[in-house]
Amino acid sequence: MEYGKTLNLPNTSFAMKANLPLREPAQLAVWEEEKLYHKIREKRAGAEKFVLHDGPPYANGDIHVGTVLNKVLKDMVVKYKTMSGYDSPYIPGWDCHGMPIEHKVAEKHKVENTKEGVIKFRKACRDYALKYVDIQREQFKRLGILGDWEHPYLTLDHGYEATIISTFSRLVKEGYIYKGLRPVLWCINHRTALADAEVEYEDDKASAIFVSFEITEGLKTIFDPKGAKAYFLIWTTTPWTIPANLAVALNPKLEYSVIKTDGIYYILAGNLAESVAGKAGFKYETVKSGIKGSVFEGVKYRHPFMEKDGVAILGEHVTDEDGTGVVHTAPGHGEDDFIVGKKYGLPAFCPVDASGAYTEEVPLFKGKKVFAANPEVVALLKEKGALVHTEEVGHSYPHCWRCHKPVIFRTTEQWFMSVEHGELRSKMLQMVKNVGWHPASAENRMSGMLSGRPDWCLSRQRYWGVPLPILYCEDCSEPVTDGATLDHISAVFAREGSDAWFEKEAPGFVLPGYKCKKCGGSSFKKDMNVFDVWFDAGNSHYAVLKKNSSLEWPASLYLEGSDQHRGWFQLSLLPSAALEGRPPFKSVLTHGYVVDGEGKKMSKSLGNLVTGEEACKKYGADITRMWVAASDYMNDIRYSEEILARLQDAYRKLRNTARYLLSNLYDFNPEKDSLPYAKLTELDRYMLHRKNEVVKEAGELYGRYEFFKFYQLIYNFCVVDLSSFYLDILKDRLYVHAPSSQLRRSAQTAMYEILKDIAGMLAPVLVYTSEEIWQELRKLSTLPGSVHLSDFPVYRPELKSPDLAEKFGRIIGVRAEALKLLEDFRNKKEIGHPYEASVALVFSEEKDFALFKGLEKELPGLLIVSQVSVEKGVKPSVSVGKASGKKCERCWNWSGTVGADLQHPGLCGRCVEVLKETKQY
RNA sequence: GGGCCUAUAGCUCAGUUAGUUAGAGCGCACCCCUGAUAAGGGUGAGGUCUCCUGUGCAAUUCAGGAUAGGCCCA
Repeated sequence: MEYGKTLNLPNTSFAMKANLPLREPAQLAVWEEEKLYHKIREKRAGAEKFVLHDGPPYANGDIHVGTVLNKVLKDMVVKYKTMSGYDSPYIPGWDCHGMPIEHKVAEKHKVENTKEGVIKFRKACRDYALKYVDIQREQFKRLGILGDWEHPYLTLDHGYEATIISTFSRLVKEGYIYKGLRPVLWCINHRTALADAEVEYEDDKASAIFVSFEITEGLKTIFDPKGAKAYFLIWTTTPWTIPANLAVALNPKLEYSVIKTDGIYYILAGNLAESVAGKAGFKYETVKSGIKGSVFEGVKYRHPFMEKDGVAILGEHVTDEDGTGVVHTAPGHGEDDFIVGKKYGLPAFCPVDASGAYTEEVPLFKGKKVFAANPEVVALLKEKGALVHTEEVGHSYPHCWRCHKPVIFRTTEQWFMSVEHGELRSKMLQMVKNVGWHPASAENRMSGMLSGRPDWCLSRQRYWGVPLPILYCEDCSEPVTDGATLDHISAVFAREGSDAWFEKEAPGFVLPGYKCKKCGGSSFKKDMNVFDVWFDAGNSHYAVLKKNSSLEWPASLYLEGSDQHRGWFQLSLLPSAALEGRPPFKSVLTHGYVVDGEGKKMSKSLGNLVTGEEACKKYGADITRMWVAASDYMNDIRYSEEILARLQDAYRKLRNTARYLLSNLYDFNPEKDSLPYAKLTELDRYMLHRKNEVVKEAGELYGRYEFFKFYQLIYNFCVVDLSSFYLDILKDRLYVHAPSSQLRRSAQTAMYEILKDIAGMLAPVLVYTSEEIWQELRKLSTLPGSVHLSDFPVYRPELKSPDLAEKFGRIIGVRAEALKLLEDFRNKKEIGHPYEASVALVFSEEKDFALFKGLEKELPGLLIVSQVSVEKGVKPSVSVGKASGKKCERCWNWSGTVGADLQHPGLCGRCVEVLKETKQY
């Protein structure tokens, strides 16, 4: 007789090989067919909301693993919150305007600066953005990210654009908006201002010059040159800005010296004197030292070649790291200079036009391009005797990212949002404290940025964006910032989109009978700037959360990469803080960046960038998601072949564990065959206790967004508790006993509960595989139609059993000792399979002895050997020996009862009983 | 150059309120099984806790600095 056929061997249709890249799309199609997202919404209708507001990715290019990280984290949060009872809708969005798209489109279609040309160009930009919305949408869906993909929000939607205008209108009304001058990075080649992101710092060579400015007034109280000449010694790498010089800046806290050389005096930072003199090749003596920079405030000097005087001012931005510690200051040509100049009431003098040529304000160089003028300025300084030294230096200088030519700072008129108005800055610093930041250090970073940030320059000289809704009086240039007019423009945008601004002439936006408030003029022209794209994104909480009744304002959570401290987090906060008096988010979670296996950043140019599609194709969405779950995203997270290989191994282990559980449940109907808890074996109850603990901890870890800890938890549970311990022990019971025997049903009862909860716990991470397991479980009993419609497994106090935990802790300890001895035994070739062995346990303590003596019958099963004896002795010990008796042909255990039955001489007594019970005798 | 952050075995993560031989799982090596089988089980070898200096009786753990890397800003 083939006894193998009388065993209950595992059986399942659940494939061992996952083949995720093929299997997942099929599952996805089913979800879409069944409208899973809508079913979830229906199920959670009326429940407490948890709104994760999606930060819009930029609609350009394929998604890469960084985007994957972000979106998967969001999806895990939303899925967990949903399963734990919240109504957690997910409305994805896209950022559709802005320079990168404009740039891409401009590569193909040159923009004609005519009405038709601009409209045509904007149409091309729109098409481009929408194309990538579609592409990215499919890629996100493929990752198993569930959301309302049919109704995403796009920053180019008419309603969205209208919201931008009305927010602007409200900010105007509240006094936050002003028109001002500002030095912006300017590309003289493109004759346009550049956004920060459009600038790349490149290493460049420049001639640095040391220049002396003759002091004319105010020095005597500090140092009396007694008729000799005294000079401020400055250093700069941009000689062309010398004509725009209005001041020199000194650090009030640094110590300055007066040095003497060749009968004249120089003033410079004391600790730089030696190196400056060394470079310039002069000998000197220090006449006076230790003079605080602060005392020089107000000292006057003569410009070396222009008819004007400059003044010494103080600024903390001045350092003694290079140069002379005295900084040439041209407020029209530099950010720091502008800020410090503003403090001293200096004008933002910018004698350079859009093409980079000097204006008539510099008669000497009028019409000359600034970079070409560099050597001429140097020559002139030399001629005037003001050039102390010149040298070549390498420095990092901003360049236009399109033409890679060096850019300049140039002062222009721009629109701003003030961060000081209404004490907004200090209010924001307060608000930030009431936001839940993950990690906590994010608050620190945000506060630091808020306290240092300048006013927000909202205007950009671009085509692809939402136009600034400003009309100017043709007669007096007064801007129209009247609320009714702005609201009217907002209404037009809501109806026709912002293209209307380019299609219609100015009168189309003027309310009937409107007259300029300053001069009474009645003809107007349009501002042709667009909003900084960040103003678009910063409005999403208005355009989405406040407009969509299924959502809530403020959001429960914003979740983005750490770069968004300065980006979306901050720029969403600004309007919200100004207009609502509170942030648009209750909590913020930030994650690090994806780097390669060596910890280096990923980029196209380095060739180590991985797209979402590649990841899904090669490994599948679930393994990609597992990578996200397994990584501590608070720091940078690594993506490499080895990491993915390890994750594939881990995935297989999880999958096989689930498969094995399923394969032993094929004949189990939980509703009919489950045993009550009290009738379960101690081992099964212990495992339910373990599972219960894991469920509890899993919920806590998910709740704290500590997915990587959950990953370790569930993985170790499957590997350590289940695969190598419980399931290994269970084989004998499951295979050998009668199908409906109490021992077997006890095991199945526990296994079913454990697997169901594993599927539930894994659902937010392994969205496809957990569903695959779930669908198998549904064949056994009535369950929700999808794991994603089920509730997160709950902790059940009645399963808690510290006594069993303690007891099995002891057993596992003894088991470990026995396994070591068995390994030695095996290496001595005494045994192969552990069934060939017996274990002898000796205890000296009565308590221990009693405990194990009471377990004598179960111990062979628990230790997976054929025989275990428990004795009392002087010294506790564990020893192994050969099993006695013969090997049973059916259950492979060794037993003295083999041969006792005449009908089945190859069987042990236990197997004979089973055959009788199942009528196979 | 400035701000914030990070640095424990090949990999992903623990941990130490400073205190005897720093943990887990995977991977690796070797062995067993062949009734989870492109599976399963066991044993074992892997770490100067990035480096330097300092404060402690004692530092991987605290402080300062350096190096490497990341984000942001110049």
